[in-house]
Amino acid sequence: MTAAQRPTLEAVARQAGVSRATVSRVVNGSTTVAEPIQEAVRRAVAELGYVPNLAARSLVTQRTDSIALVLPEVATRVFSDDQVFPGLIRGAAQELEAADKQLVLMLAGSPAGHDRVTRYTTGRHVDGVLFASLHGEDPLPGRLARLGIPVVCSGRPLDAADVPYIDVDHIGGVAAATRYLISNGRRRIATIAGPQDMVAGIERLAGYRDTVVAAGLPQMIEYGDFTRESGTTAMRRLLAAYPDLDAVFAASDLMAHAALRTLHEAGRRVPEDVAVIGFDDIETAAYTEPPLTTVRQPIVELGRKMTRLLLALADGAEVERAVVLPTELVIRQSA
Amino acid sequence: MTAAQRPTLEAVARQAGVSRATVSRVVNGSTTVAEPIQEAVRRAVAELGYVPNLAARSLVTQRTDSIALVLPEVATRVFSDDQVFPGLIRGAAQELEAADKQLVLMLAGSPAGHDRVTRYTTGRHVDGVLFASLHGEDPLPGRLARLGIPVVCSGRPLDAADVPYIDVDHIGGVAAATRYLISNGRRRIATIAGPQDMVAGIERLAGYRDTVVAAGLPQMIEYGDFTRESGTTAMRRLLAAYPDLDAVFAASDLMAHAALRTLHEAGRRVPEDVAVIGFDDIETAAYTEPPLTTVRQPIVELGRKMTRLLLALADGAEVERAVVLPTELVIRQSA
DNA sequence: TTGTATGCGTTATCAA
DNA sequence: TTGATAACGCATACAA
Repeated sequence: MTAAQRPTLEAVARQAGVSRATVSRVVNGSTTVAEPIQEAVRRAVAELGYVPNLAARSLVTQRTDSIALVLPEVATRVFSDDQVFPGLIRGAAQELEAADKQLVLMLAGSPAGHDRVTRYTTGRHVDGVLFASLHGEDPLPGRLARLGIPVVCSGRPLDAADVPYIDVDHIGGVAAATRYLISNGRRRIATIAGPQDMVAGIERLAGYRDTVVAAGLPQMIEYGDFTRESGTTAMRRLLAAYPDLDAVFAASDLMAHAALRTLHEAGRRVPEDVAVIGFDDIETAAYTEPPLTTVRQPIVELGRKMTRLLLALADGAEVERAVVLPTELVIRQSA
Repeated sequence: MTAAQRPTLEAVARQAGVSRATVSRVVNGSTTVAEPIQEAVRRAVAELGYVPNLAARSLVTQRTDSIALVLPEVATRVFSDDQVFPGLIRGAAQELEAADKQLVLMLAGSPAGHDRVTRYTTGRHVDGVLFASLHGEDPLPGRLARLGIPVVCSGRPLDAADVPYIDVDHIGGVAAATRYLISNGRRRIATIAGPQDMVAGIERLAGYRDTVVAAGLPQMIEYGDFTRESGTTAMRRLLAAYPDLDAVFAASDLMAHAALRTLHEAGRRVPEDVAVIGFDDIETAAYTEPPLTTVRQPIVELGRKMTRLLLALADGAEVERAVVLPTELVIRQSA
């Protein structure tokens, strides 16, 4: 069962009795072709089941009509049940569908994966690259940008590369959440911080710190990596170190969810004994026990905006170098 | 800021003082090149920062080293907080990374999207296509297969196309769950079924039906579409129609989660008054209140297996036409 | 308005 | 072992 020989422009041209150039024009919607000829070409295309070979096309047009979304995380992490990556993908997919372009998903958790991404993107197999969730000072975005490849990051690149980025207002959102806790009379507010090699982790911690310090309250910090397991561990440590804490801000909803459960197991009532606030507003947040008060970040909108920016960049337009999207405190019952 | 002219084989050849053919050989790891020449070529490649143009390569090799994963769902549905698609993507990504191939993600919820997928895949821009979560009798997999394009589906294609597929043992898993409920003394067992235009929905309902009928118990059925909202609605209807039900099998964990909450709001205790079992075993299942008893399906493994099958197919190997992966009842506290 | 001719950057065939 | 040279399938400048 070998693949039937795919018809080429040449074949269609013969069948329609015209030149390849004319067929090409019709296929690409040129208006300078006489109607009867267009008709004949279209019939030939249909009869032969002709479909343009995209590799050949992109070889001459220098465009591929596809863009890469690079997630520098091992596959296992990316799709645990964190809604952040899926949300980003969803936003990007929506925008790209509208632009009739393809999404190439690249996971780059390992050094080998990192190499693959480098080869693929510099190999001009995509018209642009979206980066999400960068760890540490990844040099790749800057490198690609210098090669003239359109690049947009989610979150300010930590290596200060001159790459356009979009982020959400972590600090403002966390500060609002913390102030809300304070205004409700909480005085011993702990935090489960995120990883400190990511902007999101760093800034959410800063938002907490700034606010408790300004209020003259103590800092009580444990670190996690945004996952539920890390949230459980951190909450236990917090409870051991500060038995009298009366509120917890967790830097992700997943960690907040774990904290809820851990507090429950420790016999603390939420929100009576301990108030809990998360960050993200994933769908599950409305279904936790009790429903989670959290800082909503417009993650799908972030994905869409990144993509629009990238497409504009690929079109040669001038774009903003930094866009910050607002966050919003969503009050439910855990605080 | 225009893109620096990318160096081509030609440029490298000039720099190294050899022919294009030789450079090509070195780049592709041919062993028939003298060591000193290899060395010279490699140096030139490094100096110029040469990276092969993938479009040109795939034009001649007829391979693209990328495969498509087609999700015939609107973007909004695919990444709600269902862990099924992410799990599939994760499994596929793992296998493809090992094979050094790229994953092109294609959402095809709209007719226009469906067209895009058709054009893209028949345009030979991918070496093979993975289909997931097919609705109704989608003709695309069969069509591609007839065009000689390697195709693998998750779930038996409803149009009976002769396409290799992998599925999990829905019926066996649901039957085990239902029997478990019966063995625990439940006699009025309802179900929140999935959409009946999908194999997963159809077979999970069959598993329930067969078992309750065999046990001489009544059928109590409401339909959802695997989402939480639909689960809430269905559970309310069930409660209204059968106030004395003592167990619910929901065809997805998301619907089960919604059922848990709806039952709680209705004043029913789980599992004392009503036992609840879900299907999927998403991560959240362990964190519901009470933790959810559910039928685990090896979703990541499914993604991996599909991909391996596809790669084998693309290699021209003979492969199994149907593979069924086992499911497993995970007992927690909701039943 | 249509056709001819050329080039896009590789790999593969065939001589040398 | 290496080098010419011919595809690969398409878009486009230019000529007609």
